[in-house]
Amino acid sequence: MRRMTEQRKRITQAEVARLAGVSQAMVSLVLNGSDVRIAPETRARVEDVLRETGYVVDIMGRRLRGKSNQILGVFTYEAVFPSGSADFYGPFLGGIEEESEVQGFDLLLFTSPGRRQGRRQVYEQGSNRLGIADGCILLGRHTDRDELDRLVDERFPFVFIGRRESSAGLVSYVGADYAAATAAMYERLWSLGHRRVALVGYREESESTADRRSGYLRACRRHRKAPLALTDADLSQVFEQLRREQVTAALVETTDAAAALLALAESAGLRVPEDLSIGVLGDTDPSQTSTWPVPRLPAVEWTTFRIPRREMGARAVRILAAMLRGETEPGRDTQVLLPCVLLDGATVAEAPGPRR
Amino acid sequence: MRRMTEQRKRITQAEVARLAGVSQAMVSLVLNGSDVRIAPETRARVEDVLRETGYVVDIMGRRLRGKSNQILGVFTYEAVFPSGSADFYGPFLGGIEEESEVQGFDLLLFTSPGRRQGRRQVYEQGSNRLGIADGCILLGRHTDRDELDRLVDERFPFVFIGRRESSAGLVSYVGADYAAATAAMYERLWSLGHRRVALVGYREESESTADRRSGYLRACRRHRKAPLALTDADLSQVFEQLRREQVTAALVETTDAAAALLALAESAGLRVPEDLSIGVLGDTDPSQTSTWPVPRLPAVEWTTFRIPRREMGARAVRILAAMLRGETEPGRDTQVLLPCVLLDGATVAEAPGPRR
DNA sequence: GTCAAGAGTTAATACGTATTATCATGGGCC
DNA sequence: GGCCCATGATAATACGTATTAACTCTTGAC
Repeated sequence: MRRMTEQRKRITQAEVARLAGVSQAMVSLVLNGSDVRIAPETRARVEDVLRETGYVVDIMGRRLRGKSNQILGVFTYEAVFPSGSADFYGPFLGGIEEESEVQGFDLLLFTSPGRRQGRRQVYEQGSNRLGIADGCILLGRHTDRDELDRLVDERFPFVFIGRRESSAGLVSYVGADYAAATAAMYERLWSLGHRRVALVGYREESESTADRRSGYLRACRRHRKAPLALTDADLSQVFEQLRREQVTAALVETTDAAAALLALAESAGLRVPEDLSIGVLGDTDPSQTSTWPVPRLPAVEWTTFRIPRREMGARAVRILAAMLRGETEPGRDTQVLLPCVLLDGATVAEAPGPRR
Repeated sequence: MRRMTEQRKRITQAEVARLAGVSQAMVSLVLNGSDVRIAPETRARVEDVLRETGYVVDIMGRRLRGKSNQILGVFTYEAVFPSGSADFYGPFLGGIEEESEVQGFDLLLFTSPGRRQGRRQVYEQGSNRLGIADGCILLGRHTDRDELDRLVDERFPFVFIGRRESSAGLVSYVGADYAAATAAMYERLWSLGHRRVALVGYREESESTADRRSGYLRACRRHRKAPLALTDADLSQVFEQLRREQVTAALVETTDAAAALLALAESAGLRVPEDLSIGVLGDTDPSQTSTWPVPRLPAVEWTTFRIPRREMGARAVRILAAMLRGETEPGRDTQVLLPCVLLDGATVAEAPGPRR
């Protein structure tokens, strides 16, 4: 199998055509398995040249023409493979990779420049590369609202991992059903006798934070209890208020905030979970725990719920692939919330004393 | 900042030109800050329209006009984001990602090529999809020799992470200098009085295994010592031979084999490192350690050397980018072995007794 | 011989952008 | 008035691919 030229240069259809003695249009027709009539000898001759030259399509030409290259973009607001710090993306991307293989797509990670305030951005120096891919999956702990609006506006096919809303229109997403899981955690606490349950949400507003609060408020209403919804900006003050309100259980959005609350409680001579139960509103995936230099000790076995990260990734790919095949378009069908399974841990127990 | 229309599609330079009353070429010139003479009023008018319409460059047109698509392929023989098992690729890919950003490339992960015997393959139905990228980085604990030969033959630009050889010609690679590091470990043992040092290599032959053995043999020759090079296929037998030969130190290729040897030694009443020193020929990167379900206990602080995984990834990108720019071509310059720093641990001590 | 239909192939064009040779105009100088 | 130069702008073209109307040739029917 000797190369026809010494220099590896991307060969074009025009050159294949010249070598095969046909037109460029014929090469394209042969490649695309068209039902246009082509003499078998002509087809065979063209295929021979394609094979001998190792012709590979230039995806930019195809994209300019609006054709698919079986490539899904993956856009993350932070580095995919972080150095030293926690790995947020691993499980999501595991699901994405797995399903992409099943669906026959390759993954284009957008890594090249364009950072603002340390974060990547979709629109960079007046250009948006996402269109190189057939469609895109977006992930990130943060969201650039303007960019999201713009993507929706442009009708570019994408699916966001994590529920997102845009004033520009419907956003396709695969999220975790934080509302239902939070409500279920409240029900668990209720069944254990807890009557004063507080919510400690993340200090920055986002859809996932709002969903958790929504589930909490729903459960309070169901039990005709006045809600106590706080944020974790100042946890000392939060703890004081929990004491004042004689709260017996707290639903805390993040593991970090929960750990800090636990420390505050123990400093104040309270036992967790005997005196104060703490539920975390979403597990910290093991691969999210920093493994460098040494795992933090001691490990707390939080009572929490599992965020189905891999499944979210895989589902996002399935939805996007269906969109690209024209089987569906952004709407209720492409907005999915996956259920979260409760995980019993060691930080929730029956409500203390006679309050039961 | 009001949009001029309810925007539904991307706007083109031709449309900007129409709105500004100039040619499309002028729009391009204004955008690219050319030193071509442009009347200030004309420039201002065009810039106004660009701003008002929110024009964004369509990268496809720009890339078509250029010589490069600014895309590097990444081909791994196994899944990049494994489920549950050890993460082999993370650190390499961290380096690749980082350097790609610096060099201005996006990364195309090939997930769609078919599988044979559970592993991915480059060639599927005779064609090489990797060619849609400008060039490729390849990684994998395993190597398909036929595919490697074929890639070399086709002059396809690629860099392998890990030293590789091909009968078809020079292979560009970035590897770790296992030979020098192994020799240095031997020297360390020698300076601690060890005179009988064995090598326990991995049971399957590969370039990295051969390099370690080469370094070991080199050090033996330097000290005029007869080599004792074994493989880890049957570690009980290996251990018996170490006993028979009165070996005081062993250089073991993998952490798993070293751990098994340690267990055998302790079962036989030998202390490590007092009675038998064990050096591991390459660190197990922390992210390679399974963190699911629970880290294995107790952790051994192996004496070993650090494999510069991130640096290898980054260097591979630099070499490939230089190749793509035409600054270099496959040759000695594109075959790099990075040094490994020795890491003192708790498994190597002075040689026991009067052998010193 | 003429016409129509079928088989097979290609010239022309579109997609969006960047580049450059060419063109038009005005002013100055002889 | 003619020539030359400077300024400013654009027509034309290229990049690679996909699509389709148009074209050529052959065959069969009348």
